[in-house]
Amino acid sequence: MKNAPLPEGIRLIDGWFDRDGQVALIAAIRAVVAEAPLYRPEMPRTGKPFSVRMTNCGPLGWVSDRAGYRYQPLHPVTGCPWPAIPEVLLALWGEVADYPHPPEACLVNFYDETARMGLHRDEDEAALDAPVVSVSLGDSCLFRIGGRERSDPTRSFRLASGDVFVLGGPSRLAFHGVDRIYPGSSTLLERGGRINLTLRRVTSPG
DNA sequence: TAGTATCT
DNA sequence: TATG
Repeated sequence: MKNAPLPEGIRLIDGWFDRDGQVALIAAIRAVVAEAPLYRPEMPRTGKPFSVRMTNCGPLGWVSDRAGYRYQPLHPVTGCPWPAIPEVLLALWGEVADYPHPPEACLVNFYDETARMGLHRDEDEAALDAPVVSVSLGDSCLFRIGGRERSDPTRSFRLASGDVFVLGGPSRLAFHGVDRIYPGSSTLLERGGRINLTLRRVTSPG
């Protein structure tokens, strides 16, 4: 059964990072996590924990707690500023984002083999004219994308280590999520799991 | 300044 | 940024 074409504004680039590039990226992310440890966010109001663990790098980081979703300059656990975005990711943004200002946030999501991400939209950014640029590392996942309304039809496909995914244009506010992780599908991370990096421009224009 | 990336 |  053949899938419909990707919606306009979606760009999936298989294997943007080769193995060496992925290894270098993981080293950079390890340095970020050493300074800004992964933590488990909670849902607004209910306090229900996410199944993914998160951290950020860049001047701003996306956080969620009982008070809501927001971007803030400090790690909610350590109180320290987020580390800088690694150069290789700034370079990636320059090559694929088609946006005249640098990203301000790089959200780092770690999925263990049971983690999921429910269908949602990235809409906490003022700069909705800038795309969201995503990098997959480690185990593959089943990714799902729909339209601007939660009820719009969805399609899904696998994202593998080294893939780059750009959510922009008419699809910038498309609902998307991660249905499942495929454990053991990559040897990049010794202890398994998937890391997703999403680069965002938060403020307009800059 | 009112919804939410939780969850079945 | 809980919030009524």
